Amino acid sequence: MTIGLAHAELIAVLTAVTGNEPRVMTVRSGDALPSGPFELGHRTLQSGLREWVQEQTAHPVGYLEQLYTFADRDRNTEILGGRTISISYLGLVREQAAPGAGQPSWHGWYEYLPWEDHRSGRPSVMSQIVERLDGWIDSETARCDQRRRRADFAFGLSGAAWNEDLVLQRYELLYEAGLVSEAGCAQQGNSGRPMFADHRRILATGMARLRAKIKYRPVVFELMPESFTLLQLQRTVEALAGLTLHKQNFRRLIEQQDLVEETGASESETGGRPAKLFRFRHAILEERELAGTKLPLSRN
Amino acid sequence: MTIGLAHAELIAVLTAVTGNEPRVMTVRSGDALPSGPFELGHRTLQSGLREWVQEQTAHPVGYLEQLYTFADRDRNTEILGGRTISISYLGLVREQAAPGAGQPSWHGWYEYLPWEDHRSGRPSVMSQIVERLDGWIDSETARCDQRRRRADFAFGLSGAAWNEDLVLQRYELLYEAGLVSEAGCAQQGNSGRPMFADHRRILATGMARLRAKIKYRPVVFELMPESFTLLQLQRTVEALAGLTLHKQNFRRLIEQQDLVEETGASESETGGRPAKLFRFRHAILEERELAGTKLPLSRN
DNA sequence: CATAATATGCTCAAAATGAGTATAATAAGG
DNA sequence: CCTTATTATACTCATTTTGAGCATATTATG
Repeated sequence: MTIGLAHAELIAVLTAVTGNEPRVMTVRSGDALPSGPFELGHRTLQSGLREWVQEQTAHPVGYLEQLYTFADRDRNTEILGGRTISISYLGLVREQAAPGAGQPSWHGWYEYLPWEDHRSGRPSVMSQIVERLDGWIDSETARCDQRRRRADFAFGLSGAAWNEDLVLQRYELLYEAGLVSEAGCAQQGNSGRPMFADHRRILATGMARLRAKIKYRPVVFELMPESFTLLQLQRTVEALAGLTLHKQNFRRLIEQQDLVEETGASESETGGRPAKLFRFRHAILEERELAGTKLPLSRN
Repeated sequence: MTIGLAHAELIAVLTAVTGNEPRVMTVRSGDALPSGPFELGHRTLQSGLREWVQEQTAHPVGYLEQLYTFADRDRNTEILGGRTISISYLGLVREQAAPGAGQPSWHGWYEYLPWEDHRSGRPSVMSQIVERLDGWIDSETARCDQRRRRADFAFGLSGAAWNEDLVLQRYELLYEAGLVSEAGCAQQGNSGRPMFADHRRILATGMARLRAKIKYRPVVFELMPESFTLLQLQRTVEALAGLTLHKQNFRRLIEQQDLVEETGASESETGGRPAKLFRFRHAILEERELAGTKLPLSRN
């Protein structure tokens, strides 16, 4: 069995939410995601990543999950004598440290993908994007219809609803349409800040994964402080999803699932009636399945 | 930036369902999953995999998704002068060809992981497994409690419900407890057929992913023939989930989601009243989001 | 013609969801 | 002190979605 030789690197999408803004850890003043080589000394990919993230930043990474492995010939910087395989991970961290000079720094998700934030309604960049997408759609009569459908679906146009999970599909569509260009290429208008190589695509992959995951696994709590109010929790979910939620129903959802318990204390800095403080019930992870089956089971 | 050198291989978990039995494509008479080197000629990982699967088997792979990338030092066969990175994919194929001599062959999922099939109630292997797990749990007094909780959760013991999605957790637990051993090692009792290196773990990863996915994406149809009865569809889902479903409610679920349409024809070989034949409505993929948000949205 | 085996239609209570209304508790401005 | 703004929290109510079954329809077989 012949085995191909390649360079392996680990790339991290480390996310924190501070001040109701989801942020990603970057290097090179916001131009790239932190990455490092996968070395012989590492026991597993995951532990390899943990090691150098720990080393490069003061942050302990709570949650870490593998995202995707990329090795596209035409979208990665090639290194002489072999391909680069990029193994990406999504990590969630609780706090944001004050960055020292030249240290890794945090940048908002929506600086890179501004069309993804719909918390204050449809963002202004959307109109430009839709306009340019229209141009791209009509530029080839043969595939016109198919392109139209894809765009309508991904961006919630022509009556389709906006689906916050389609982060990656949207990015890929814009990439294909030539509407987002990465570092080095010319970039017109405000279609978000570019990044080195395909790092923005990896960020989009991480955002998509996290947006999907918060719906069926209690991972948001990895981003919360020890105790928090229900509104803080809601704002964090909203920041990630890029959407606003119904307050009372959100609260009902959280409480009926027994995800949290009162700490007894309350927070009065909220500008209104003081809010009870809650903490995550870690025990829940061992109690229930937290997802249920969704298939119509029979009893026997 | 230093980049580590490694050998890259692609591994496929190709699944088909025939005769209500989920099967996986194997090589070496069932001892290993098909794999091949990732080569410079391949444009992307995915296209690389497609190429040699197409070449090694007659089957067109309909659906293909990346599973996981492994590089554990202690669980993989090491090749001199570097690490092996295994990038695994899950593929769904519609048919099973008659295998020629020495050709890839299909083996049932549950031959490798017999405790995963609960269609006829709790399978008989479970009692032995639980017994041996008990031994492992009690063998270390310090971590006794934690082990007990993990086992109860993964295998649905002490009142916990069986969760079909936890395929990987169960395999990992058994591995840790030394109850499954792979090719070469001694293996007592019937804890499933071993495989080469960590291929059984990769199979478990694929099974888990597919069991989770059929619940929120219409991927089952990739395994079905062009037209099928609703019972055939149900039996296929049951085979994958390792569970039996409630017939009328299953039918309601499928129909209310507009996933299928009648072909007009019907099948009378069923041994009872003839069943209407249906086909998958491919258009559904472009129409709705097929998942919905699960978050309590606010209207504005 | 009865029996077995499946297909398909329908019912009904319980639970979950979407969209509010109502009330409580605080701070700030006058 | 009273009014207003702001947030918290409790409840309501119609609608949908589930879970669990009963009932009837159409076949083939003995």
